[in-house]
Amino acid sequence: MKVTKAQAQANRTHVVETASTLFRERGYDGIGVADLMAAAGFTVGGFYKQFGSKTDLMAEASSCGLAQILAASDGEDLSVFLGKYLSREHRDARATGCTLAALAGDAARQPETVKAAFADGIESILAAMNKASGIADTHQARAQQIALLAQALGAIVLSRACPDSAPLADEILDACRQRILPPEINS
Amino acid sequence: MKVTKAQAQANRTHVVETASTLFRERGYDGIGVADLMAAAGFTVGGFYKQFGSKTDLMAEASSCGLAQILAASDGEDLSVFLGKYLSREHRDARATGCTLAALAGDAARQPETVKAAFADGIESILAAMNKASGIADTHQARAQQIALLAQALGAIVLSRACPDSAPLADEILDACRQRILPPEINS
DNA sequence: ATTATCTATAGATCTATAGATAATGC
DNA sequence: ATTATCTATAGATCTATAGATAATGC
Repeated sequence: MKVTKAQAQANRTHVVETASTLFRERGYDGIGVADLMAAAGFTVGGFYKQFGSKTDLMAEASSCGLAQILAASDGEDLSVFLGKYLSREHRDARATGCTLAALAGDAARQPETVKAAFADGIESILAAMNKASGIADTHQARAQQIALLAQALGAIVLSRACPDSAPLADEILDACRQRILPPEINS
Repeated sequence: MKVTKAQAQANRTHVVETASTLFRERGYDGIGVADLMAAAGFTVGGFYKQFGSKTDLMAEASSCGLAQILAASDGEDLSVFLGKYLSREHRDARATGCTLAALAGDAARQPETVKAAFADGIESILAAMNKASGIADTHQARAQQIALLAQALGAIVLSRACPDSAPLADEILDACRQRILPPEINS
């Protein structure tokens, strides 16, 4: 039953990654520790030897998920990235999409450790946006990037809150693409 | 124990209003039917004579909460309303603040009845924004108002996801106020 | 000898229902 | 007679822990 230390570490990472996608899909309260461990291929008993509590895993899984947005945007043109961000594909892919869009609302009701993971994630994203924009890191530029992030996140959150069949769901994405992106990209 | 029909109707409304604030504060999964009825001054047994399920109440409470934003914004200048929306006071008043900002993320994971309440609420808010703007209801104007709503909602959601002590929480609100509001109002 | 993972379970939830109670409303 | 609300509880969760098992690692 016991595995090597390296394997145990890999298993732990796998649990965090599985939790990251399942929390995004169902919310922090939408999946229990036992189901989560089962989805990762384990049983519940080992959980509390690896993590102090479900809340600890929530913080770790959130950091993990927030880091994935950075990896996805790295080296990409800001307009191209925002175009993908504001797409129907991204809206419909809760489990693998932006952790900020999927869980920021839930994070607001969680302990400080989870919220700290979000503040760190937001700072990292702002740093990446500034780097991608290629302009100087002035107070004005940062304010503009914060506003842009708020708008993109707001668009996904609003669109997802509508029924699948509602024309409004797509209209919200289209409206924000149109306002944010330069005309030549926003085909 | 039985009360008049008028009183029973008033009691039912009181349960919906209580649920509206408690769901905003703790999320749909953050409070149970028994605690909810207790907060309204009743016991759990009567709940299922008044409502078909907890999900039914979630849809009703959401409609109720979304209508409150409209009432609060009615007749108010759009800039003044947005100034209040993007304030620290609003961010810190989850239970009594905008239902869209508090629960849109949760609504995305709920059945169609709840999401339909949100789509209706969003349409009502857009209609109120257009009326308040005083300009013609063109395609362009509507797109602009959708983008504005997404940005304002995104700012509150992002700010609430940060720890109370994080300077970033206030910075997000300030940045979006600055980008959205005309300089003379954004003191 | 140590320990990563397993089985099993305690104790506290949560949604929903059954049946009693005491008032309204015909 | 009807019914709004109550008490009590069934059955299904959920978080967390205890102790067993079987492999690693000294």
